[in-house]
Amino acid sequence: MTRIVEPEAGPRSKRAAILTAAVDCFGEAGFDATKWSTVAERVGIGQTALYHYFESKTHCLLTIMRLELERSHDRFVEATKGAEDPVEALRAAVRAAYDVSPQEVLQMRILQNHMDLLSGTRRSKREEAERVAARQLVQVVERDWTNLLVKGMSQGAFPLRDAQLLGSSVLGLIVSVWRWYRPSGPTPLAEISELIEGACVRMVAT
Amino acid sequence: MTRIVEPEAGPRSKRAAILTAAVDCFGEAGFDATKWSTVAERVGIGQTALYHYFESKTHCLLTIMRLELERSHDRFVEATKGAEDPVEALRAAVRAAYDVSPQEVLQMRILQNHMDLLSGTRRSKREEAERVAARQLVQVVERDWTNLLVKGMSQGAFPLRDAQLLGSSVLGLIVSVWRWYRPSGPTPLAEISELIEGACVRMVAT
DNA sequence: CCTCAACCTGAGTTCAGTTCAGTTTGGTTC
DNA sequence: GAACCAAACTGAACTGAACTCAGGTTGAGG
Repeated sequence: MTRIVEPEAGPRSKRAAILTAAVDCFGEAGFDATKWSTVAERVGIGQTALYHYFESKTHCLLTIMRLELERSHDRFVEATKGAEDPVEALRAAVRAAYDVSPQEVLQMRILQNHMDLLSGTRRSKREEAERVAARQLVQVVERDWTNLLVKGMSQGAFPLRDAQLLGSSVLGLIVSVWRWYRPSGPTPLAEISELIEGACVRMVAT
Repeated sequence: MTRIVEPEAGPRSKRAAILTAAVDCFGEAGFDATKWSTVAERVGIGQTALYHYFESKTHCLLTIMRLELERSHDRFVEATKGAEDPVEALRAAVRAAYDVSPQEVLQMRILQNHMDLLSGTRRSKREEAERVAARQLVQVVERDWTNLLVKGMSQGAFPLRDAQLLGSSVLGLIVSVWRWYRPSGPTPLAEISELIEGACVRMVAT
């Protein structure tokens, strides 16, 4: 478990600005559809300056994905740490998953649309480091949900089932929303959150 | 609703061979990671010959996705046409969704990994035609599931809920499996099918 | 004010995808 | 069985976006 040390920002670093611009572009237009030079333009630097911060367009994408995974994990821990009752913990975790800013919606969309990148190994060092870190975080998040189910089953709050498989399924159900959800769409996120919360509880606790 | 007429195969057409090779490559290595020329090699033709059958690499991908969506829809209709009881219809539909060949597993994986392509419009005619057809088929498949739920609710077999949202969720849960499932993995598809079948019934019918 | 690392740039390279300008193949017609 | 022609194919050239290179600029700390 090699953690990536976030490059500490020099006072005139544009790393954060690049990430923000990239999230906007990749999230709205899609990774392939957005030119790397467009991101540079939006930040107000030449294209080659991007390579001072990221080894490649893909390296930037993988960084966005890792950061989003870290965020998801942190929010899960935060949301469930207080709850005693497994059903309440599950509900809190689902609500936390949908308690996100518009920027974070884009990040989740990007993450979901490019999960397949985490399978194959990458050529360059820093890309591969981000990939491995992200892959590990996926497992961490999966373990988060699985552990929640295991605890509930052992306490008798949930019927006994394959916790690993059911955990992945619950997670899959929750994140599948990000493939189609649009803030401008007809369904508000609160409504989605509520329906999915109920669905998860029925899936697990019935 | 403009249906795409499948180019009827001349006796020495390699279209089918190209599609098969492309599904293997795109499914195993990923679309971006596989060189278009590799597909040509595997079929045993020069790279430029590919353009006799597909306008572009992406056009081929979109065709694969459309064909898979058509298949999914057909299987759903086939599986549910006999069933009277809504719960049995739901169970049959889920089982049908996982009753697939290894080739079809790859096709589902490709479809899931590139759903985002269906959002933005395409430059070229034939690509755009495939994209629109695929997008429509996504809606058809969503309607398949939603209608199943509506029927069940009106018959009193399922409690009343937002059928559209719940339908998308059920579908999302089912297809989320294709992101991580590998035939070589530890969990057999039969086991997954069974767990998801139960989960869907509890989600919808409880 | 001097220094040096962080930050940036324009010009050039690469390479996969694609286009072009034809050539081959084999079934059909007379 | 020769002529024809559309489907099938090819090698060479082109394109454009990602990336490299060889330096130039800037500003915070000494």
